[in-house]
Amino acid sequence: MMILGLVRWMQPVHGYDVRRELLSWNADRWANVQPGSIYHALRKLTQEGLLREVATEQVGARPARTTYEITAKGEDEFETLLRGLWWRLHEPQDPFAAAFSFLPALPRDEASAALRNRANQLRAGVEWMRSSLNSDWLRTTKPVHVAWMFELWTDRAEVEIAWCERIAGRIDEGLPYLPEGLDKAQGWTAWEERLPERGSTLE
Amino acid sequence: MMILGLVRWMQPVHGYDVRRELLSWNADRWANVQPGSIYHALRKLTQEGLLREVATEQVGARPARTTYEITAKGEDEFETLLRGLWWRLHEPQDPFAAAFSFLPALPRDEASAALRNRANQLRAGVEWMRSSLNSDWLRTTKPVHVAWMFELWTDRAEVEIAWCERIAGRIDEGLPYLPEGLDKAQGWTAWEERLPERGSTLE
DNA sequence: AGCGTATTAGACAAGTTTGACTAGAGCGGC
DNA sequence: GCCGCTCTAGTCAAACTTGTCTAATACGCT
Repeated sequence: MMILGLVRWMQPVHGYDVRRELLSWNADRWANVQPGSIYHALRKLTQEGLLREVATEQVGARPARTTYEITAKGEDEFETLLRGLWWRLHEPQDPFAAAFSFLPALPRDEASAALRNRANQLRAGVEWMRSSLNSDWLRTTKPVHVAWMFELWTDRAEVEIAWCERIAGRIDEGLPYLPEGLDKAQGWTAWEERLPERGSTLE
Repeated sequence: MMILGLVRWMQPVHGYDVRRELLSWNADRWANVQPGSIYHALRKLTQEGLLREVATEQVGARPARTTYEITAKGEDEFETLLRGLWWRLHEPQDPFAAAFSFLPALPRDEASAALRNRANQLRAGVEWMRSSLNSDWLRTTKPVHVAWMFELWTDRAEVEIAWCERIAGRIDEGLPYLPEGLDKAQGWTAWEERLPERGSTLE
C-alpha cells in the first residue's frame, strides 16, 4: 500500500492532503490509487493498527477532517512492503499488451497506423518529460530521484517508439501472422485475418 | 474486457477453456484477469447482451458447463474497445515506480543492492524470452505477433537493466537526494534519509 | 485393487476500487 | 452586491476482483 508510505512522510495528514499529493504526482495513472480509494484505505489501515487517528478538527461548516499518523507497527509493515516491491520483480500490467495480442482482429493498415500513432504519442510524452527535466521547477524543488524516474520512463518510451515503427513496418510488408503449415488447420480459423473489405459483418 | 476478445475467437467456449487459455498466456500477470474473475465476467457480458449462452451440457456428474458465443452487439463492442486500446495511450501501472518514489526510505546500500538485483532478475527474464524466441515451439505453433510481443518485452527490459545499473552507481556515489537549498527546510524533514545505523527503530 | 493426486467446472463470500454525489466556503468579475 | 465557479473534505452504493472451496472423475503407480 502506497497510502501507508505517503502518510509516513506527510504525518500528520488528513485524507484530502494525501489525495492532492497523489494527484500532483499523477499517481492515479501509474499506481492503482484513485481518489475514491483513499478514505477506505485509511480506515482499513487504522483498523489494522498501522495508522492512528490523531485529531478530528472541523473548520467552519465544512466536512470534518480526520488526521492520521503512522504507528510503530505501521512503520514496520511499510518496510516489509517496500522491501517486497524493491526486491521482487512484479511485472507491470500493460493494457496495450492485451490489445496487441488481438492484432489479427484489426485490418493491417489500421494496425500499422495505430502503431505509428502510438509512437507519436510516446514521442510527445518524452518531449514533455525532457522539458520537465530541464525546468528549474523540477531541478530545484523536487528530490533528485523524481528526475531519475523520468529517465526510466523516457528510456522505456524511446525503445517502445522504435519497436512501434519496426512492427508497423513488418505489418505493412504483409508478413503472414500465422506460421507456415498451421495456416488454417488446428482451429485457428477464427483467428482469420480481418480483410480490408468492410461492411459485411457490420450490423 | 479481454475476456470478450477471447470468446470471440474461441467460439464457442465455456469458462474453463477461457481460463486455461489465459493461464497458458500467463495473462494473469500482465492483464488484470485472475481465474476467479472469468465466470463473473462471462455472466455480466451475457447479461449485457454481448455474449449469448449456447448450450449447457453436462459430462457425467461434473459441474455443468455453459458454452458461450459472441453476439453481433458484442462484436461491435469488442471493436470499439479494441480500438480504444490501440489508439489511445494508457500508461501501464508499475508497482516498482511506486516503490521507487520512496527511495529515500531505504538505506543507500540496500537501495543500490536491490537495483542490481532487479537488473539480474530482468536479465533472467530476457534470457528466458530469448530462448523461447529460438525454440521451435514458439516459431511453429504460435502466431508471429507473440514473438513480436516478446521483442518489446526484451527491449524494455534491456533498457531497464541499464537504468538500474546507472542509478545504482549514482546512489553509491552518494549524490544527495534533495536539491541544494531545500535541504531540510520546507517540511521535507520527514523525507530524511535513512542513515546506515540500524537497530534503533527496529522493535 | 487400492491409494493419492491432478483435472474439471464452477460457486461464492469477502475484500477492493471506482465514479458520482454532497454541500458549504471562498473568490473573482461585472 | 450577487452570480457562478472552483475548492474543500469526504460519503456511498455499485461494480469489480480475488482467493478459496467443492465434489466428482480420471489417472498413474505399486
